[in-house]
Amino acid sequence: MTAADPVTTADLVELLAGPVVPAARGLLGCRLAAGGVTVRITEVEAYAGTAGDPASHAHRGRTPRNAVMFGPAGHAYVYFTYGMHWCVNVVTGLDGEASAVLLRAGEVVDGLDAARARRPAVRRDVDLARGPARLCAALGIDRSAYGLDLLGDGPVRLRPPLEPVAEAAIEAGPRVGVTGAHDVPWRFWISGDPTVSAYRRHVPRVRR
DNA sequence: CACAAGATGAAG
DNA sequence: TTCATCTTGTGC
Repeated sequence: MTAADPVTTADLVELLAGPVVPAARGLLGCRLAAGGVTVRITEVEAYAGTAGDPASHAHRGRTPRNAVMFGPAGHAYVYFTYGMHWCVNVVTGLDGEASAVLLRAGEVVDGLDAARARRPAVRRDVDLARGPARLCAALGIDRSAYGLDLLGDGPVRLRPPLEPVAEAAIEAGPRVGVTGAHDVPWRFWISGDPTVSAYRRHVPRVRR
């Protein structure tokens, strides 16, 4: 057993409390359960804290919105974006270090009916949680999940993989929708998985 | 207090 | 390609 493939919840806690990139890779294959739905995480993105990552919500320091990122690892950083979407991150690193991992996509492995009920427009099951906002929608995650401890017995629970994901099955590339820092390949996904979201490079929205 | 931009999704 | 839609942070 290595830190890269956690098998117990305690292992996962230890992994999340370390550097953000290994934590992100280790989150692949983990299960996230909420609202009667469980997904197996297939795609993530790492965000460093204040330490030189302009794409991180915490890079300019602590604010009311990102406060939970500065707390202990394993808690949920949920934020609202584009006027209508929720996205969820797992806080990583030591207490006081504002790094986090954005959960970008997952495969629904339990509670298919509940997931479909929340996303009636979806035709194929692989699209239920294919994308960060879609994942939150499928699980019913919103502001009420902000700051929750994901490793306890709360309403939103993160658990280790049933089977470890092989290092060779992990691909890396630039983060989606990020203005700068295209040089850092901090998006990780399970190679060939159909639930991984489509890459879309960032295009600043034009004012009109 | 005003405003601009944003870690997106769904439809056309 | 375009729009829907609103919070957050920053500047005046």
